[in-house]
Amino acid sequence: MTENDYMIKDLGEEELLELADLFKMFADSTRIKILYDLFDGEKNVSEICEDIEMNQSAVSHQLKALRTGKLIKSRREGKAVYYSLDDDHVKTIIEMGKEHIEE
Amino acid sequence: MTENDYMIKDLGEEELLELADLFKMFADSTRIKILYDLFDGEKNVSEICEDIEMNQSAVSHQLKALRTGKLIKSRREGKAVYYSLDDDHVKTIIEMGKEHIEE
DNA sequence: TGAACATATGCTAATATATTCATATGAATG
DNA sequence: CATTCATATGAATATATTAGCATATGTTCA
Repeated sequence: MTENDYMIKDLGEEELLELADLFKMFADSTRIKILYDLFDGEKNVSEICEDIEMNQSAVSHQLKALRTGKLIKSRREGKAVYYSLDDDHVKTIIEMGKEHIEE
Repeated sequence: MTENDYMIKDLGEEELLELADLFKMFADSTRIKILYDLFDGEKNVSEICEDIEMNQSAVSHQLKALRTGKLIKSRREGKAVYYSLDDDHVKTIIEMGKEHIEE
């Protein structure tokens, strides 16, 4: 809070940007598809591609974004890399949004 | 589900896009600031501008986006236009994200 | 070791998004 | 009814984001 003392109530600029970045992760249909696909549990890249009907490159790019954003984690098993949700909040946040639009 | 039968589990393409669009509303720091500012209750445009330290035009543009996205509603009172949250989920979703980043 | 498979990544073009400026609209008031 | 104040909006610019291609990396196995 030293560099920038702008605040709305208890949220500093820094945190606000973090929040926006977090929601950016859910703000793209490819990424949402991936996350939602992973609700089932661990899947490798090929499986994800099939499930969401997107090509491998696009999926890999978005997997990277999601991993950077700490929403998913990966584990290598031979040639395949398995991804899974890395955060309990992911499900909750998506479910929340789902509830919202389902009204 | 007639035009496009792509689905992941119970979510159709249509809903997926809606979900992503919903989260897009939270995926920009100006919009988050506005929403978070409105946690306190109704405010007019000038107040919001001061609170979040953004110029009127930028704020108006984003208010419009938020209103189109049905996250806020407006009410005119004389020269001023008052905005307020239009959905209970808004708070929940932001709080959820906040919890996530505060860990 | 080299061929085959799975995944990652750099680059680019297409597209989307946010901010700013200038100006328009709409309401109140002398 | 002309001016002022509050807000909205169109257009232009700047910036970010995405998907796709080509290719690189890493792994297995013959």
